[in-house]
Amino acid sequence: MTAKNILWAHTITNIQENILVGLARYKFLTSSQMLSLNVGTKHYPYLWKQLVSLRDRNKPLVQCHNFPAPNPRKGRVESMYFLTKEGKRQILQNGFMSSEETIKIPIGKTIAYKDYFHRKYTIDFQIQLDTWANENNKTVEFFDTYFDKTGNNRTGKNLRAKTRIDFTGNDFFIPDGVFKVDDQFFLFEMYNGKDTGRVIEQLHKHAEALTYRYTHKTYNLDTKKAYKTILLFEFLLAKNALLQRIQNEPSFEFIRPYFLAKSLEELHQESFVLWMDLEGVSKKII
DNA sequence: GCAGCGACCATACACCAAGC
DNA sequence: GCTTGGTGTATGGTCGCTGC
Repeated sequence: MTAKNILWAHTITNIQENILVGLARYKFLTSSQMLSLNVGTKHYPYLWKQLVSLRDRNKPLVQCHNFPAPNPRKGRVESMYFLTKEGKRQILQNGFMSSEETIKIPIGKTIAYKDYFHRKYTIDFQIQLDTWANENNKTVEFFDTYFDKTGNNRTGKNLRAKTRIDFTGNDFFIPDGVFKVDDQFFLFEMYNGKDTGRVIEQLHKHAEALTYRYTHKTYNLDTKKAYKTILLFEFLLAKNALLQRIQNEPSFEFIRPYFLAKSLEELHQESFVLWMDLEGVSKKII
């Protein structure tokens, strides 16, 4: 078998630098998400060429997982790319980023994700948030997700989601995202499917965490200040159904304004800044 | 059940332009 | 002329859908 000819095998092009920095920020990216990040080309085949170079070189800087059918609807879905340890090392060595802590890299052996679309949509939201923040002079201080982990399962046996919020006793819940924009704190939930009953059930956890200040305690927030929770729905119908049902939930009587909802379609087609609170009032995210 | 089709993604190759 | 960075287009694989 002849050795594969790897383009740019001993160098990192500008596009590849942008890909590496993107992966360090978002942990996982599909090729279409990389294109939306303006990595330096708008042409899918050329991006792929750059990815192959990073993936197939002697010491790979990225790896990818392929998904024959995670939740098949329309044939094959995009692969998800992520950094290798060598990729992280090269980012630091070449000065693409200076802080090791801000480089996201999967811990341990990554397995096939059953939550492919949920994960992809969560990253889509983060990309839109960053784009909006960059265009409006805002700073996203951090964005942790439920698939970011802390600890380890080999020696410490303490691997847990970074966004986990503990209640009293052994009770806890894991929001899909936690982030801060210009000193304002947010939780984030991505709701796939149309099961509004499940959404209501989970929102009660949010109500409890907000009302009893469990989130404040975990993230060391000022207990006099409330934070907002972003609810992103895969389907507009699900969002509308929730808005109706939540009106009859007494435990939400005083906290409906602290939840902001939108559908994926609205996220991609409308202004990012405008959201709808659970009383049906249009509000700016900040 | 199965063939045909369309949608979508991965991959490959030909080609172009600019800079050195 | 070579390298780098990029585009255009074709092909192949996988999967869901549809009609017979």
